[in-house]
Parts: sequence; C-alpha cells; structure tokens
Amino acid sequence: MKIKWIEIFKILEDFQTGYDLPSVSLIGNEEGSPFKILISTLISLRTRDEVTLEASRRLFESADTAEAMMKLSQEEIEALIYPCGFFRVKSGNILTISKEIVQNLGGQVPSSKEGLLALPGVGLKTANLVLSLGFAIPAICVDIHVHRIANRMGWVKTNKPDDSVPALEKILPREYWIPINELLVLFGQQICTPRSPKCSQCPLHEHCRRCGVEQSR
DNA sequence: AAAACGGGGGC
DNA sequence: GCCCCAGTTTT
Repeated sequence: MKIKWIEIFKILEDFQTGYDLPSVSLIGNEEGSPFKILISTLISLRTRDEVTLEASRRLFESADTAEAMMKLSQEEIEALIYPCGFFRVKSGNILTISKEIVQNLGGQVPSSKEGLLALPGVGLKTANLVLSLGFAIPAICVDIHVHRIANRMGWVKTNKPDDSVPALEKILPREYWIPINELLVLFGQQICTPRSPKCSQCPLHEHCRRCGVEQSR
C-alpha cells in the first residue's frame, strides 16, 4: 500500500507543537558546529538526555573546537563528561578524533559518510546525524526510536537499526530525510514508547499496522 | 538484585 | 553473527 507521508508528517508536526524538549539525538543542534554535534552525539550514547546536555555544556565550556579539545588530557575530558556511560571510552575517542581532525583533516569534521565512519566511535547512526544536522546533507539517522516506530508502523521490516536506513531511504521521499528524526524521537519518547506504548492516545493510530491498517482490512 | 538502557567495535 | 563494553536508573 501507498504510505501517506504528507499526512503523517502533518500529524507529527502538530503533535510536536507544545513540546520544547531537545531530543537526545539532536542535542546542541541549533548553534552547533559540526564538531559540537559530533561530540555531543558521541556523549549521548547510553546516557539520558539531561545528563548528556549537562556534560556537553561542561565540555564545550572548556573546549568547543577540535584545536582546543586536543589540548585537554584524557583525564580532564573524563572528569568533564562524567557520569555519562562509557566515559573512559568516549573521552579517548573524543581526544583521538580531535587530533585526527586537526592533524590530518585540515581542521574540518569530515562531510562525507566514509570520512565520518573512519573515525573511532562513529557508526552509521552518528555519521548520518552529523551529515543531516551538521551539513544539511539528507541522511536518515535511525536511532532506536526511529527503528522501533518504523517497524511498528509497518513502514519497514528489519531487525537491526542499520538495516532500517536503506529500507527507509527506499520508501521515504528525500525531503523528509532530515526532519523525520526530530519528529519521531519525540513521538517515540512520549507515545510510541518501548514498552506499553500509549496506543489509545496515538495520533497515528489509523496509519499504524498494529492498530489501524491491519485491523481494518 | 536484576534488568534496562543504545550504539559501536572486535573477533 | 555474536558477544562485549560502563555507569545510572528503573523494576
């Protein structure tokens, strides 16, 4: 069946009105340089939103460019981003990435998927987030929320989030590749939650394979 | 006390 | 493909 993306996005935009929560994937986005977006995304792994925000702000007060960051010691970075999960691994990656950017990449965060994936701690989700938010290059950033919703809704049928990226790229018009994440992450936090989703309050009820489409045919 | 959280890397 | 990773919060 044909998915009515225009209707779905309209509903999601209406739903978003009234919330001003920064979603976890999009922390530091508005005035964020690609470098800050990259670093705060690394920090957000396995870490709740508020903790990620506080840690990012602390870290960027000390260093908000790769040049400044590489002058910090790993211990200093660790202290700044504590108590984020994986803070030892993350601080090492942040330092390595900053040095790499300054010494080998001309001081610029890579603006290609391949370049980003070559950095330690950067996988498909992080790479696509930096591309879309940092460089306005259309790329679908499938985090666990987007993956869960897309599969529940019946838009795709995949097991791993990374497999949802090409699947979504096939069916979703390109103009939605950037806005989809912000809309869906909020929706996933508030309505389409991992356990006991609030289906009775869901504005996408009729578009959902589980609730609407599947039952009505 | 145990499970959940969430993305990436190494084998 | 499967297993490991680290610290906090929730059950």
